[in-house]
Amino acid sequence: MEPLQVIAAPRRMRILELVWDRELPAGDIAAEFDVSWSAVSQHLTVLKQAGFLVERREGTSRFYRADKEALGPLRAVVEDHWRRSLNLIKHLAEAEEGQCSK
Amino acid sequence: MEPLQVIAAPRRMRILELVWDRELPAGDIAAEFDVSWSAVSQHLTVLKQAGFLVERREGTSRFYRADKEALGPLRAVVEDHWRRSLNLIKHLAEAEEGQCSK
DNA sequence: ATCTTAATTTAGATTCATCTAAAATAAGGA
DNA sequence: TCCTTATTTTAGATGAATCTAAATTAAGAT
Repeated sequence: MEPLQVIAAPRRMRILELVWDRELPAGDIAAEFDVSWSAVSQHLTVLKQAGFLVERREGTSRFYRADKEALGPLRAVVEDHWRRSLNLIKHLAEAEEGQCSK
Repeated sequence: MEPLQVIAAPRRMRILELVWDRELPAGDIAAEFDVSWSAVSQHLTVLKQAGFLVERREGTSRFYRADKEALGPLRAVVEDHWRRSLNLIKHLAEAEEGQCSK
C-alpha cells in the first residue's frame, strides 16, 4: 500500500498518534476505539507492513510503537495533524469555559 | 473534506502536479486523464474547496493553478511524491536501456 | 491436556469515494 | 435568438476500503 494511503485513513492516523512516543499493547490501542479489535488489528497490520510501526512480542502480548524515521516527509504531516487536533480540543475547551451554559 | 484526504486521492495528486507551476484550463487537465471530464471537474471542485487550487475565469474557460502556500506541511508531501515519481520513471528508463531486449 | 488471555485471520457485509451519463449552466459568436 | 464551446452539476452505478462476527493461533497458567 502506498505510504500516503496508509496514513490517510483517520483510524490509522489516530493509532500512529497513540504510539507516537510510547509503546502500547494491541489491546490498549484497540480499547481507544469503538470498533472491533479485529478492525484495529487489521489497521495495525497495514501500518506494520508500511514500516511505520515496530512490533515487540512478549508472552501473549504484542507491543507497538511508531517508527518516526520511517515516515520520511510524512512525519511532519502526522506531527501537524496531532498539533492541530490538540489545538482544536483546546479551543473547544475554551469555548465551553467561556459560555458556561450548563 | 480533510486536507490529507484531499491530496491522498491519486488523481488529485496528479492534478496538483499538472498545475504546480503553470496555469491550465480545465479542459487541458481533463485531457491528461482517461476518465470523463465530469470526474476531473469533481476533483477540481474538491481541490478548490480545500483551497489548494486557485481559479481564474476568462470567457467560457476556467484556468487552474496550484496554491503551494495553502498546502502547508502537505506541500513537502506533494513535492516528495513528484520527485519519487520522476525517479521511478528514470529507473525504469535506465533498466529498459540496460537490457535492450527488444 | 485443558483453560484463559491476547491478538490475528478469514469471510462476508457495509459504506463511501469515485466514476459515468445525461442534463444544466454560462459566455460568446452567427 | 439559436448554436457552439467549455465546464459543471446531478443522479445513479461501481468498486475498494473498512467493518463485524466467528474461527484460529499462540503463550502461559491450572
